[in-house]
Amino acid sequence: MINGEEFEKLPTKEKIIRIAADIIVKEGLKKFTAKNIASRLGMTDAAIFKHFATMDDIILSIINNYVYRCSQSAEVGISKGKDIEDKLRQVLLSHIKVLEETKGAVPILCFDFSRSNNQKFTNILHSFVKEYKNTLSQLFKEGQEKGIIKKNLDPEELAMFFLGSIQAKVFAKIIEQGEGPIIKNPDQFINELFYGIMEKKEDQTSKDENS
Amino acid sequence: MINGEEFEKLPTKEKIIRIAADIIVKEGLKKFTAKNIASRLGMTDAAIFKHFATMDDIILSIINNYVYRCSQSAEVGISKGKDIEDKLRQVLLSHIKVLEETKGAVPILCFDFSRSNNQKFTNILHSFVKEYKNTLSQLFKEGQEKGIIKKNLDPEELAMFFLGSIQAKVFAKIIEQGEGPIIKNPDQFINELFYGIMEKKEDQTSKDENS
DNA sequence: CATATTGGTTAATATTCGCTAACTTTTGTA
DNA sequence: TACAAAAGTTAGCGAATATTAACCAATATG
Repeated sequence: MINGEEFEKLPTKEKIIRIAADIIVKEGLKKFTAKNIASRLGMTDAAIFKHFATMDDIILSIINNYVYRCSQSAEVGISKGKDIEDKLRQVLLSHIKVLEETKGAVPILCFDFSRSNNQKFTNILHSFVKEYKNTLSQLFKEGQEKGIIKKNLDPEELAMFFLGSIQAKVFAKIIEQGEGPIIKNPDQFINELFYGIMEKKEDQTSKDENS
Repeated sequence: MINGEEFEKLPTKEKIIRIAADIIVKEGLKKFTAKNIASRLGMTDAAIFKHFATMDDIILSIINNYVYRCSQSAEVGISKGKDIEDKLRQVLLSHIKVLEETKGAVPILCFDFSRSNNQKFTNILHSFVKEYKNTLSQLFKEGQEKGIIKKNLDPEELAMFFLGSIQAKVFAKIIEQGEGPIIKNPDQFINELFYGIMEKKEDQTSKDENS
């Protein structure tokens, strides 16, 4: 769980952020209340407001702590990769690493808050998605120019497909309430995305929609 | 939107279900309140309880109306398809059809309610996912026996990958707040899943993890 | 025509929420 | 040691929530 020796040593403010994220991920935004957070800390709800002025400020801190780390993962991956395919692979691996560390919080927070009508949250999250999308689709374009990625696919949609596929793994875990890592075999997962699930054969996809 | 001539003719109880689903999908469970539903109908919140005993009963009706239709889509698809690959393709097409009709509600509802601690909801949703998964993974197994699907992939995980990929498209739409259909080009989407996004080449995936 | 049901209203209930004020305890530091 | 700041507590406010009760109008049905 969220407990452990390391956790106990954290300052209360940091504990609040982690517990809040955990509540949102596992129980939803409706259970994100001062009382619920406080009870997990053995405190009263009023004590929460000694560390954060408003409940929204907790969410902002979560976003800054979690989403920012995730947005960095793309750059880290690109710097590691040798060629285009390797860069894409590294971006995904790096993203998956952050995902596991944060227990899948980012996609869930993105999803929950993009439906909240709080402009402050949605702006941050949308610019995160936009940036991540731009970075990936740039790689896809280069890949298409070099002929290693199918030319009939739209780079932006492909980028969202990547992001979405990762997200989907998180949701699968939530729905199945599984234990352990979100993505058990990252390499196999990436291969599925890259090369599909079918045994290779002459495919028709590349011929289509070249009007 | 949710309005239109057809909608106006519906009985109030049905209107409540649709509006409630729309609210949850677009604004989240926190905005799912009697007052919010009622105001969209030009009524007072108390009137809602002439049609449903509790708010939870509305959710149960939503699940029965939406999720059930979605679970049928697998069987419809299988009956249409000629061979294994075609069956899989038809299942996806049929699922996508329901998805568009219900404006992506099912994956979102699944996700939101599987985080609620209402056992009644989670039981229904888990058995839906389980059934869908079993149906698909059976097809995958047959496909693997016939050599058209990569043998190193786990059928159950593959089934969740399918479900997840569809889900991913819904989330992409929510986060980007896009207009129009959730999956613009279903055939291309299915080809991505089946054959990947990379130009074909000798792949290493089939050699791995055959311990 | 009489009337019971349906579907709406207003008003009220208990509960919960975010947040504040006033007070106390703990703790870092001059 | 003295004391100010930090981090708790209890009590309470105003708003929102699910739900109920009492009432009323339209309507279907005997």
